[in-house]
Amino acid sequence: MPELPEVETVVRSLEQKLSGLTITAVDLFKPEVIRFPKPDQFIEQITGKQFQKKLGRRGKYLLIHLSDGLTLVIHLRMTGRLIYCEADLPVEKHTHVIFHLDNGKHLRFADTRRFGRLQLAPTAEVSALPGIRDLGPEPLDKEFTREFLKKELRRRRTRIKSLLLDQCFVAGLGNIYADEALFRAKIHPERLAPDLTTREAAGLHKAIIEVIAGGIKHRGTSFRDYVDGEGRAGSFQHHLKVYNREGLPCSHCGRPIERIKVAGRSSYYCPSCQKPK
DNA sequence: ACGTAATCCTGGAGGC
DNA sequence: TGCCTCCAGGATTACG
Repeated sequence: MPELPEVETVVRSLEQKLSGLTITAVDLFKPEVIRFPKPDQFIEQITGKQFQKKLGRRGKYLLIHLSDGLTLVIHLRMTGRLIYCEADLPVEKHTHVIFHLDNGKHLRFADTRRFGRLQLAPTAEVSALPGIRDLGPEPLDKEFTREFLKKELRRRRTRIKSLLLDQCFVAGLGNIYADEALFRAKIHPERLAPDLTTREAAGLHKAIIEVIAGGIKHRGTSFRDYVDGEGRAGSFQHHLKVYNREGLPCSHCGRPIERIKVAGRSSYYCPSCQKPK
């Protein structure tokens, strides 16, 4: 599932490939994946546009900056893939959009579960878009401080796992990195946010930064569908301590990892290292 | 204002 | 082997 490290890896893998290329045509097989504007308008507006030198990212949103002050905003959700490839590569199942490029290659959007969305917006208005407007700080930015985290924990009466998944709290964490951060901080997912001690908050702050940085360093977690912009898998799945490891021994104490539901989401944790308190 | 639950969608897993 | 049911999961919406 593309979370911050996966989206960042896609950005980095596509940036140098797309820079300076122009979109010559668009095949739109599934119009419903376009969030805005209407499909025919989308095609009309994006055709002929040139990719800028830099791509961007905000939380889990991929920002593809184009000429004439336009930005293509993409959210991959669960199974979305954005692949730069040769035009003669067989079109994989669930390919919903193909951008034809002026070097003869393709940029393809494929998404098995069709949750992902593409949206075209003026670059200047991207930060005000619904979904982006209310995002919390980037976990690797300096504004995501220990003090900020502690203050938010006190303000929000909810379970810590739910809070970590709330993009308005901090942007980019999903189920995998949230569970991994909680394990590294030795905090049970059902603990109430305001109940965390200052020491625990500091540990969680450090753990969030470490797992996100680790995910980026290993080019993302290829648990099932995820690959980068060139179709390559990441390797952070080899460094996961709890996620998808139900019944397997904890790397720290050897006790079996357990799975519970928190706010409707699977949560993997070590019952020994992460006490409910 | 806040929090939780249903919703979308398909492939894979598990039951029998 | 095959059919059926269930489930994963991010963000939006709908509801309490």
